[in-house]
Amino acid sequence: MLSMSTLTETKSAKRPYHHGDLPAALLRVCRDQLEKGGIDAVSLRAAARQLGVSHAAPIKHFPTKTALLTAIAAQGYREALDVLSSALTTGTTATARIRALCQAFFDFGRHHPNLYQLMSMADLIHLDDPALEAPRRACFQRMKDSVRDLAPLRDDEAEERTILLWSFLHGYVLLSQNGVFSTERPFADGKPGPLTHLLAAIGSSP
Amino acid sequence: MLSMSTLTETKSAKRPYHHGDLPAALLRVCRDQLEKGGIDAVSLRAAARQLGVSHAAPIKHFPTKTALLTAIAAQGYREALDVLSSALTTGTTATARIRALCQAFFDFGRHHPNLYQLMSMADLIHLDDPALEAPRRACFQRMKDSVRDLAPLRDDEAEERTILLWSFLHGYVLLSQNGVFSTERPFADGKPGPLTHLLAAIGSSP
DNA sequence: GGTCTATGTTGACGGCGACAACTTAGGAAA
DNA sequence: TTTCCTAAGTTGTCGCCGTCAACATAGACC
Repeated sequence: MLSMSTLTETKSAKRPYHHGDLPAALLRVCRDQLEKGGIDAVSLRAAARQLGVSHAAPIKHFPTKTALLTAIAAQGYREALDVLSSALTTGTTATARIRALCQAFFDFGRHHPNLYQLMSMADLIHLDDPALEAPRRACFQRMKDSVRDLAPLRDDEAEERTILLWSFLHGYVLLSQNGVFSTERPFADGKPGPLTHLLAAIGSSP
Repeated sequence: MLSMSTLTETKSAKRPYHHGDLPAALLRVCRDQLEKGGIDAVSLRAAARQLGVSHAAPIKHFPTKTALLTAIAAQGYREALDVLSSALTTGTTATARIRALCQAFFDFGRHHPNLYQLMSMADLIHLDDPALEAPRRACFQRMKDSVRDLAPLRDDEAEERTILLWSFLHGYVLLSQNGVFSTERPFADGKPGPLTHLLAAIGSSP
């Protein structure tokens, strides 16, 4: 109590001035708005209200709403990279590993549908922001490594097959979010399904 | 001149009351806003202004903005169906036909990026609107027919491979819109590329 | 101790979607 | 032909929103 709220750390050690890491708090609250209510539930004013801060305070840290959304999307890509990376440590065979990666990708999209949509929405975020591009490229690289792990390929061949895989996963996640079809664990090892056919093509000898 | 504007037909014979097919005019103008400036360039008030109509007039025909966007998306699906259908009439072999279909799909997305995005945006439109679902299902059916044309398959097998193809195309269109990669005619017949691998898998014997 | 600047506040502007109350005019019913 | 109903359009308002400018404050740094 006693309003000595300077003691209530918000998980980050950086507490520069008055409020105590308002940028991080904004990211947290607005991501919550996004995940709970979709993209148009994100409101800078509402977030400021919820944090007990004036309506114009957010502008001091994010020059525009797009900048904040971009930061949230970048966060999403970083988390996706973590998820993909740890999925690769589980399997014993190359096939098992790439299946685990695909399943992890799918699960990420399933658990964060609105975040996932934001991450691929060119109009609402700055897709060329380095903070966003770097982890996205890294995700692609993880996927490419998995593909090369599956079959020995020239670099351009691997690139092409990775594009094939990435495109399929991206489309599959979005379409299943839209209720066109859906399964809990569509890519589980040994399970027949679209991915089985796809991996047969991707893993075939060049 | 002479403000006898009742004579200027707006391509539809139906001209019910005062303005002359305001619903069709709204669809036209708002689709223009969408294609030219992205989703958040769509404004009912701006459209009303442009049509010389009061700001609340649109509500009489579309109860909400979402309803108008849904109507535009439905229009998009109908056009996509036309495009896919006529692509299927060109080729002589099953492979050539499905390649033409894929290229047509890609071109549609390339020429109408913002419309394409809207068509798959669950938050902004009513995805379960029958006017939208029907042509979308029909598109899926065209694709499924092409798949069965390629190889004799049980229905569930064909369904699964069509999902694979549709997912890939959807993801490929969106990712290339976001500049992750891009080619003019990535699926041209005989051209190597992601689709070649995919079709090998889709066309393989069950 | 004095100043500088990042952080936060207040107030305002214009734009938006939605709603309610009112007006107009076309078409149907008498 | 006249009456009336109702679809179509208008005016005005409400409460949001993002953004900006002008002002206040309080760490940080010399």
